[in-house]
Amino acid sequence: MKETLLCPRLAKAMELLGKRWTALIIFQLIDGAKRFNEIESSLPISGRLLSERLKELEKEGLVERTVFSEVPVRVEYNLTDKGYALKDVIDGIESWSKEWF
Amino acid sequence: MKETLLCPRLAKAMELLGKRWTALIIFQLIDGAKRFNEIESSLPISGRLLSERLKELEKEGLVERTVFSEVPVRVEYNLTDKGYALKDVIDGIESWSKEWF
DNA sequence: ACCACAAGTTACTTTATGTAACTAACTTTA
DNA sequence: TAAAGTTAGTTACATAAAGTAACTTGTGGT
Repeated sequence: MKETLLCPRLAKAMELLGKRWTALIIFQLIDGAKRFNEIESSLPISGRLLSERLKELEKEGLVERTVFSEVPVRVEYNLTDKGYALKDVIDGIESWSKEWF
Repeated sequence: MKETLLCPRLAKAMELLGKRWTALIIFQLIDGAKRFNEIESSLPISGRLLSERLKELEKEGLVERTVFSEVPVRVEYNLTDKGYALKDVIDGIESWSKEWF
């Protein structure tokens, strides 16, 4: 991979958001916490990828994972402040899509 | 692929923007037209992918391609109104990245 | 013991991306 | 006139990421 003059923070943000499903997962969590299966049902994503993406988002601090030791187990995902700070960006994409497609 | 209740326009926008390099290419064109090699030099992307992405963006009407029959040939890419309308989104990602990374 | 359930994980196939060498068309240089 | 240089790509091949479907784990109910 070539080197670049690109701002490393922007490059990192783009690497995250420019990954398939990432922004849509955040979009699904904007209105509040959701369970694994709820996100899976609301997007055409497979469990494999959803699991992978949620781990990445958790690692980057955009998403928080909470386990409820019920039976069967319940796991909720919700946005951290860092994740929620993307609301305007996601909203912007949404309104752009409505205006131009 | 599963079906979904997701708004088709948003899904389409995300499919475009959630593709590697797409948003960064648009970012490079925000300040005005650039040539193929200029974009290639300003991003760690290969000619193969850049060519592919520019074709997609042209097909979706975000980017316009202009050929100048000089020697050697010069080709410029610039944003259409539809492409430029993403400026706020890109700016939003940029400021989010500066604040949170 | 057997089934149900959520939340994953695994194994395998297909598609996307990365890398480097190559091409077309024309000009300048030797 | 042949060789070399220029931009804007394209091609062929290797590797990484994504899609699909079946399987696992932990627990409680019948």
